[in-house]
Amino acid sequence: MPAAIPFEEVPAPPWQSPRKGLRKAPAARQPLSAEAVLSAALRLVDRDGLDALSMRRVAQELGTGAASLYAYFSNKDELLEQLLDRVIGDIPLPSAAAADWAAEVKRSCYASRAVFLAHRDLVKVARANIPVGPNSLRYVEALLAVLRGAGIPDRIAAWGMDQMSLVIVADAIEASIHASLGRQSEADAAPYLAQVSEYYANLPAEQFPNLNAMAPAMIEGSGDERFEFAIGLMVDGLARYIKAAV
Amino acid sequence: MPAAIPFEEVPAPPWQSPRKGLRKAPAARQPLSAEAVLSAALRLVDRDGLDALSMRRVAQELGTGAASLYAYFSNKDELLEQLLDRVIGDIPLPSAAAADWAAEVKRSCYASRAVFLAHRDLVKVARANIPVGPNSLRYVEALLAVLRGAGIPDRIAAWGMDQMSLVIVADAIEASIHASLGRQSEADAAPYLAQVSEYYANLPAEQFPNLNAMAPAMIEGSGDERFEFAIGLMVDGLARYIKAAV
DNA sequence: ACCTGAACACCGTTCAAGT
DNA sequence: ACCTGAACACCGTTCAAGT
Repeated sequence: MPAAIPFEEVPAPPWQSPRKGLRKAPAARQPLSAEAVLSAALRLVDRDGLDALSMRRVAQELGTGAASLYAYFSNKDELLEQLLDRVIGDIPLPSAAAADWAAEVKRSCYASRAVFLAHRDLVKVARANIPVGPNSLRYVEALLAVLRGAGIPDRIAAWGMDQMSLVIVADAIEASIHASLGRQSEADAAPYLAQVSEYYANLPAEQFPNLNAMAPAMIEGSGDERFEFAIGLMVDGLARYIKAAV
Repeated sequence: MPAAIPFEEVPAPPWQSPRKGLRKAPAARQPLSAEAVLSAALRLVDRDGLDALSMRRVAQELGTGAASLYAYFSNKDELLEQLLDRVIGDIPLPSAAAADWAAEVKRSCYASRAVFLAHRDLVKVARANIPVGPNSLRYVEALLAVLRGAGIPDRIAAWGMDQMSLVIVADAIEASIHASLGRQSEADAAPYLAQVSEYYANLPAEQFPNLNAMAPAMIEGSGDERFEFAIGLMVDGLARYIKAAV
């Protein structure tokens, strides 16, 4: 597992407002630091979910007041953004040296999803698609290396990567919602899905003939299978753009 | 434009908690009703965005207190869910009679995105992928008719529809975020995108050779072009699953 | 220079008390 | 039976006052 890169090693994007507080870690005798705040925040998310993550509770976890956090993060959104980037640092980087680039990309997508799902619904904070955190940048760089190495044109590689991250995030969000409703395992989800299927089967026949007929198909497949299907559509689609081979 | 179906015309899904308050519209002399609450809420979202939508403000818009809304919606989430379904009622239904099913599906995806984008960031409330509102169900039914009519196997049609709605929603969310940052038009976004591209171009060369090289490609294409690319990947991918023609 | 208690301006939801 | 004022238990963020 690669070590996370601290935010200081990469230049700050110029379109973001600069933090108003400290930029460096404070003196050693201080218990507070950006690192400590992020760790406390992640502990909270892992234990109680994203909704439980308030500035006040993070501060409480650190034995201080909410106002103290504003020395390290200009607001809650910035804290969340850095927290997500820290988690993204746990995703193993795909290798451009892999024999089968498509398999490597798919593997990497599965790994990304797994890392997100290890932290409850934290993935919900991933919104705008432009990566800026150091770990996100490093991951993007590695994935682009694979796609370009495979001969995919730059523009298609850029668009395809956007789409893949969008699909990974959207799927992980959905899975995290199901998990938060107590349907982590396939077995837990089964009674709920059976209810959904029956609901579709019993909709008025004149209005909903296709939903009636597809009631069983609508709940077929585990979350993993559906995700693999989606990623397969994307990656196989990208493969068709590869320039004429030498 | 099809008229929206009221929630009463479709049976309530059994896995949802029943509303605790009224089920029917109150006496005519009452200014309050579920319909009136939804209209006020939509007005608020259209004017000030989803973050401005609080129970208190909706109530204020109607000249009453927040507590009064709980007679019609058991909580804020339910209000939002019904509000989204109401907007989904504005999406024209795709036709299974269309000569080119793939073109019809793509057109329908573009139309969905356009309807979502007409209501600021309301689309953010679309989370779990299982449609339950009457208008959502009607749309799903129509889209399934097109996919099944094209000869796509049931399981693939179900998974593909899930994916398409996920891509539409995720893309619309991203576009709405950009719009809320004052980058509605391509012209408004240009200076921001130029900054992003320059940022990528100036990342340390040893660590980020691919991002350096792809700096121009990373911001190529309008939001519309990127969306059409993504939908194209999906729909063309689904086409490959069509059973052997007769 | 760094930290923080208290305050400001909000939330969603409940419930006793009204009509 | 329906509606609502007031309260409860929270929010993110600011800022004057401390050390």
